[in-house]
Amino acid sequence: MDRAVADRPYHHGDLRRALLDEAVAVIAAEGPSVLSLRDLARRIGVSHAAPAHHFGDKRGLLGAVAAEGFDLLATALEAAYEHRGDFLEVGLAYVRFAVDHPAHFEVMFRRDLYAADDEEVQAAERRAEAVLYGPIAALVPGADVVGVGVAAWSLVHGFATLWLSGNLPGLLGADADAAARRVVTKLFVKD
Amino acid sequence: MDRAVADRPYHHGDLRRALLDEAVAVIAAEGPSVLSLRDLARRIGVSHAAPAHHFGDKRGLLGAVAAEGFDLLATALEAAYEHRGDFLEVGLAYVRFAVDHPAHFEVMFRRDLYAADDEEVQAAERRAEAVLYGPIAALVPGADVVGVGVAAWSLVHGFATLWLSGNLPGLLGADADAAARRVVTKLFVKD
DNA sequence: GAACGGATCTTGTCGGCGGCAAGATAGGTC
DNA sequence: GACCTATCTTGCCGCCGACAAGATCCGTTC
Repeated sequence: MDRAVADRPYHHGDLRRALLDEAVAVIAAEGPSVLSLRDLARRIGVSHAAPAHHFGDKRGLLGAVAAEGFDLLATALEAAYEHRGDFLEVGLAYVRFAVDHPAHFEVMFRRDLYAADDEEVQAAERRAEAVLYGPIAALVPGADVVGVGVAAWSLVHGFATLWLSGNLPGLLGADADAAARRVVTKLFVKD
Repeated sequence: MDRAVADRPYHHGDLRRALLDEAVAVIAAEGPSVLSLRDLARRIGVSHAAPAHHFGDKRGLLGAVAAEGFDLLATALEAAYEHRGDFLEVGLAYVRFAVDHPAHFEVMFRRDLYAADDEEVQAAERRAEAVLYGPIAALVPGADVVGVGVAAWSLVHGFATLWLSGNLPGLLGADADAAARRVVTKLFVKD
């Protein structure tokens, strides 16, 4: 820590990236309510006002985290759909994203944490939504696309939320992917 | 406001209840992140340290909100099950509870907001869980009770969460109950 | 190669918040 | 009427987010 204070050059190099990564780490470890710009700056070794330059304010930082999250999610869903062509796999990829990126996931759907009109967020969000509804219309022609889409989204989103918040009983085991498959097939597969 | 300061007696009478109600109102209006004990005290007209006496700290207050929420939820679910005997109606009652008590619902499932070992919360929670899993075993003997239970819970919980956070498209209309029925039947009813 | 201008970061300050401690007041009990 | 406990107040501390003003660095232009 003394080293960081002593050697550090006036310009960090990529402070924005460093702040985002550190923020994600802190949120994943202790939750977004604990996050503080000053603590973040302290961890990285810059002054307490440095973060404001890159993100405006705290909401700006969290908006950037959300935008990055929606972008990562869209990429993951697109990959799952293109690779398997199976809508079930898209749902499982949604859960996998949430488990692998809990900090992003939590911030994304906590709209009180960032500005509603954040353009960066909205663009990334539209990308993710397209993968959510597109395949349904293609795969299940004539279906109640909106109803089925929201049901599927609700199921995987609810499962991911409950899993991450530790609300699910231990009965499902520790393997999130297997548990998700067991649960999600209750909707997608008729028996 | 002047009046409140002038006339107020030293003892409030039911400060604990007043604080809880005001907290719920503030959370419903502006979200839990904005909530402040000092602002709460100011609204009610007591000193800034008065809330601490009843709840210990901020987490204690939010724990009380969560406990009250789980209790209200358990009551609502029990009533729905006993009245209709239909598990679909229990799911819809879950969504209805979330829409009718958004502040309670939000706090309940944000475990970072209150102490994990809050006994009051745990007791109320066990009550709610019993209504969630009990009927499945009774109504669908031989089924994958845990799998179906978590699927149903995930579906209604996900729908409620997405609905409350404003993530669902306008396509579903403004009537939460009708929308929920349209979505939830995708899981419960085979076509 | 020197001056300029914008981007990046620092220092200093302000009000508000949560938490703690010590004291004042009220209501109940013997 | 004395005591005792629950309730509430006042005063303080450190931390936080936001803002303003200034320092430092880098690329560009002439």
